[in-house]
Amino acid sequence: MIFRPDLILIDGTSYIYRAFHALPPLTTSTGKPTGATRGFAAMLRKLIEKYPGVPMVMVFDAKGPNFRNDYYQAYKANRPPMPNELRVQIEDIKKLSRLFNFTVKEESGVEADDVIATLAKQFKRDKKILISSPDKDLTQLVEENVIQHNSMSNEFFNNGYVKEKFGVEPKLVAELLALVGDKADNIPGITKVGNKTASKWLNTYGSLENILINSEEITGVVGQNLRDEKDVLQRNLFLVSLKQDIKLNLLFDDINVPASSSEGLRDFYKELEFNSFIGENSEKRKSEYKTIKNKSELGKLQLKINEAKYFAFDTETTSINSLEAELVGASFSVKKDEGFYIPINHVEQTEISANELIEWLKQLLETNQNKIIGQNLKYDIAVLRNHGIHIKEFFADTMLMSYATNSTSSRHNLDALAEYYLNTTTIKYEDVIGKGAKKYKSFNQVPIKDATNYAAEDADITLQLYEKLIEIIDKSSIKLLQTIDYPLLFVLLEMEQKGALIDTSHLNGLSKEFGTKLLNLVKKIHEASGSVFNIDSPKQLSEILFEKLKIETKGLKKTSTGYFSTSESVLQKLSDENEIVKDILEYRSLAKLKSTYTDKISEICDQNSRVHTSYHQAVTSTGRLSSSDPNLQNIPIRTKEGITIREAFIAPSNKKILAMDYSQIELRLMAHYSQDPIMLNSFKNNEDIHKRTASEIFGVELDNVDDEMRRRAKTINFGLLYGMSAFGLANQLAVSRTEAEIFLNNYFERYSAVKKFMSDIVENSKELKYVETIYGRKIHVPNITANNYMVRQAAERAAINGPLQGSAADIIKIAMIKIDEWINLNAPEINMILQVHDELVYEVPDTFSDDDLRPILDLMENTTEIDVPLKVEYGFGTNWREAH
DNA sequence: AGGATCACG
DNA sequence: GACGTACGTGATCCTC
Repeated sequence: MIFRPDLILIDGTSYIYRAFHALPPLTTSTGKPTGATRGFAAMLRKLIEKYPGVPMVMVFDAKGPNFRNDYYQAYKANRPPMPNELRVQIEDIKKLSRLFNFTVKEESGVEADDVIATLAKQFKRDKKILISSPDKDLTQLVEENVIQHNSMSNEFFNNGYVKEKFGVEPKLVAELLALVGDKADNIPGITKVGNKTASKWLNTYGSLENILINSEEITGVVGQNLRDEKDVLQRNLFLVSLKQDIKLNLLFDDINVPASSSEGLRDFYKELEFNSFIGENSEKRKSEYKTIKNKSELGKLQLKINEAKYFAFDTETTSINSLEAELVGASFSVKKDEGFYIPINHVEQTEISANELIEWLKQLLETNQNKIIGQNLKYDIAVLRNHGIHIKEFFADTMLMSYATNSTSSRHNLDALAEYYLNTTTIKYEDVIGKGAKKYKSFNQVPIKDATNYAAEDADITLQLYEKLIEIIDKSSIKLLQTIDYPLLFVLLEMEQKGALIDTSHLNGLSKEFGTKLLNLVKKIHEASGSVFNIDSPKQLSEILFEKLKIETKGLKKTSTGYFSTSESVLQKLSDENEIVKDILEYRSLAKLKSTYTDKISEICDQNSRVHTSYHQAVTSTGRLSSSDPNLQNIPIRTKEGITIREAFIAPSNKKILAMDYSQIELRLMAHYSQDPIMLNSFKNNEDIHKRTASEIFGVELDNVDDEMRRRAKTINFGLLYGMSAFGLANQLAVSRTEAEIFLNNYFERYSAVKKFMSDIVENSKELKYVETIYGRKIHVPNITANNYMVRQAAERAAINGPLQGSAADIIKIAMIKIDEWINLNAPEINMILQVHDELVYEVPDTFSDDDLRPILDLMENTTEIDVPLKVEYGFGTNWREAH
């Protein structure tokens, strides 16, 4: 059920701060700060788009003290003054709110929250109200017709959600805050009383007043604190309670409905240079895009390119799948705001034949390849290859440049980069190709004039992006691109095009087998539950298990949608006592294997039974690759049914599969980084690292380590790489938290250098806001100094993990490049098939011996030198399962 | 479109 | 004693 508000009340002040922190410190060309203003505008546009036609009031805090400051001097006294860079934007922000046609309120002597409270009270009788603010002071206003939305976390607070989050009804939130206090507002609560204690008391006694009346019954230190400090409560309650009776004289019909476009807004955007917010109708760039129509124009373009130091290039094709794609056109840009489009294969009539143009293109690109700049060139190079044009090097790839600059930013596609770096929008592909019934089936049907505007712009933008990025990128990132990302592109392309050979009949057999088992399980589960329902629906499943069958829910976790979780870890715990849960677990596991793997993979094989994935070089924050369509990096291995799927990855005749994987590479990097003597020694002596850890933390001789000790030590070793806490360890090992704490304490006592490494990396990253891999790839952790505890903790864990996961990714990428070079020179019949983070899979001649393998192993183990040996394990087989 | 779940390193 | 609790991915199905 979606809440459709009749009125939206916005906490403008919190929007301002959010906008300020979310955006980089942008300025206009004259140096006027506009970052917060731009972020603010983007937030309003989004809000209006989501709730069109809804009246909205924007409330700001007025300047000067309010009645709370008069009452309590220290109120919000801990707040740093507004940064200057933000202060100078406030007037613009208010002007913007008015241009958006918001009803703007700003009342001196009170706070924005009080105005919101007053308006909510005034209109809630017959209007549904949405309060847009992350401030927990406002949560006390929630009731049936009043919902609070925290657009930061995208949480909607209704009655039930407040009860769950705070432990009390919204009505009691103010009393709860009085007890707990509010650090952000500099209001101290009762010492050692947090949400849990406060809500427990309120639920027991019903109100703050009753708690005080019965305070003698409350035992322990907290009870004593309550009695000692009870005098602050009246003051706190006054401070956190919202004033609801301000005289505002605002009628509902007088509240404006805001809108995202107006003449005034456009003018203001122009003044602030928010080009991307200005519609396409305006002349945003003085660009000149030309269609190349005849040989004379072709010749002129050729001359320009031959003379240029570099040029941007882009292809237009019939498909986003580079294996099937055929060239429709090509675009070039050699100078900012200029672009040329060559229609090669349009439905529309052209002067020069496609064959002639492709021949021309081949000659031009192959002789000028070291000047090519592209955006995601792996795609364009693949398409060119389909037409016999072979590119073996290039000048720059803007997608990879952007990724090297900041791997943490969410997307590196052309539209996002144009918006972020050039503050401009590009024509969208959907707008050129059309929508719905008017849609063109393929790009070659697009009129050449429209195609030119779109395609030439992409080349122009790519060139401009290069020029912007080369300004801001640092030397080490350039080096990283040249030694790793650029050459790797060709290795990945090779892998994608070759594909992995699949035994489709084996997969079909498995599909059948899993299908039969699934049918039986469904029948069994439906019978046992007494009703027919969709087992795939977590919602229905939760209702059956915990409502109909009344399985005990005490201590079970809920999902954010309010249902009890039916995740594997939860069901696993219940499976001993409930037969049906066992069947559900088996159903889940088989359904996953069938739909994601056995059915899917044979369906998408080419006519030679090969499956082609896409590897992405600019997705992960750590520098790892990712794989999609299909994802070949998560083929099952952990269960006995799952691993049979690997038997379908086979070698062609006269070949066999070779699988090589780095042994414990991340732990070895941990040893290298921390220089922990025990760890270093253990790896140098080629010990079983988990056994060694067990021996150290459980205080037994290496030979006396049993399986259970080793299992626990292994969990600890892996947990460390991710910054796991005692709580997490306890959960994972199913031991008590106290016990887990002892394990961890023992660990850090023995491996004190590891502990130091972890705290050093967190400490050191606070200044630069990034961590680095051994090859200098930066992993940005902007939240390392966040105020929110949880957010900061997550960033700290990512900071610990980054250099380990990221360096491992660098190391295997370099090995891939080196092995590729070696293969091309020495054994071109070898094909690289897969990369799975720490594993490489090849097709090799079936005569290939351990001795033949030596040089390849050597490249993997010795190209990167760290302070412990890198060890590679390998195997041969007729299929991936055998080889692994 | 986003959440829940689960496949991998 | 309070907060919340292991990093990095992608695919599928359900729900709204």
